[in-house]
Amino acid sequence: MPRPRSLSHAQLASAALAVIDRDGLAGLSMRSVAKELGMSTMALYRYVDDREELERLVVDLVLGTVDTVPPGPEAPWHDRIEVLVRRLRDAVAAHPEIVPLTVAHRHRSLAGLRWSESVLGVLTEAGFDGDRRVVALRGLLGYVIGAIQLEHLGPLSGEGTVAITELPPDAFPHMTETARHARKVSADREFLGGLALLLRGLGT
Amino acid sequence: MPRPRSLSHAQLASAALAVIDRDGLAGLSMRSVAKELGMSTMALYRYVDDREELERLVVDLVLGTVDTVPPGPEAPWHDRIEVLVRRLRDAVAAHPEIVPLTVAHRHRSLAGLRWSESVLGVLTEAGFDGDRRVVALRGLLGYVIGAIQLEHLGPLSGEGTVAITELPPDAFPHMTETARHARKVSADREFLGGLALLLRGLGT
DNA sequence: ACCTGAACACCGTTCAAGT
DNA sequence: ACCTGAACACCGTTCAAGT
Repeated sequence: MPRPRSLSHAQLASAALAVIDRDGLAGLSMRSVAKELGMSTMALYRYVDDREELERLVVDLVLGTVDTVPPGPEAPWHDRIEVLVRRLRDAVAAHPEIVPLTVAHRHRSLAGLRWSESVLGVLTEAGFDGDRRVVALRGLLGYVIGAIQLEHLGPLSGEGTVAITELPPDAFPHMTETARHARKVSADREFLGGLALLLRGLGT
Repeated sequence: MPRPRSLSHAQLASAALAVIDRDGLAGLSMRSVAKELGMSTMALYRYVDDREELERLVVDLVLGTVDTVPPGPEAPWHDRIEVLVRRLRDAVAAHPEIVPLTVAHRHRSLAGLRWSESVLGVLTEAGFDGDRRVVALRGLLGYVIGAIQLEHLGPLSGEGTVAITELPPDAFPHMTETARHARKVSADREFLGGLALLLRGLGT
């Protein structure tokens, strides 16, 4: 008598995310997730091809919480895009340890693709098409991915800055001075400021 | 009689890079590098604290080839920055497998910091200071890091696009259309186009 | 001082076996 | 059909020992 499948993909992803939130990304392994679920390690392979697919499930779980319905069409298009970017950033910020996973599995996550689709919708309504639309999406994706990583890897305004402040000032005059100044710039201002530059560059 | 140190940091880094170029980043291990050098695995720990430091040496080796002398001051500042960005991109493109390493060790690599110092120099000569300079550097770093990764991880114009073209067009109308269009956009145009947006946003 | 080899505590995954 | 445990081929790193 065939036993029913006892696990859903969602349960699997939640267990993996629980491990990551508790022990960090380094704590994630097939064995640790299996233990979290009270099953044998090999049972996971009933539900998932390999570790990579498990990671993708985690990314989809987190990015799946992002509301991809574009905000009201009465707002200027650059404000609408900023809202979409903020939602993505906030979702990742709730689980900063998954940043490397989002990067690695970006183009295979359905939730991530849905977000891009939504951004493209706004761009299209704003009149972007052809090469310009490709470059706009690519530019936004590049910035968002890079900036989110910087933010959780020692941004110019965070702990990384302290190390930079202690560099030899004669070899790094601008870096040390900028780092000192950067300590007073909030992470929000840095992230959104860079985004504003990009959106301004996109403006007609 | 104490034997002389038989290895330099540079030799160690070259051996590791040779392993990466031949077997990919997944092939990099303390054991494989030791074998490449014809030594025991543990001998490496005479020269390096741990694997992380070995990775940093590789990043410094590659980024160390970047010419960080800013191009002629007679050129417009945005052209000067573009040249610096292109040099960094080209150096990484020669060893695409190290992309994850450059990201992970970005703020601990002296060569990387030297590049940032050079960019800051140009920005300063162009009249940027205070918060504006912090945001400008942060925005450039974010874009460069993210865009370089996209480029070597299935960019909108590369293999990733093929997968996207095959998405259900009713759920992803803009993505499928944009991806089809993106196939004709070169990687150079995508990367430099996004950078141009950012630089344009920086302009007064 | 420099280098080695065994050992420890981990990995992801294959395979044969149990219910 | 679903789950298990042993085993394989790897990791990074500690430690005691050799020259």
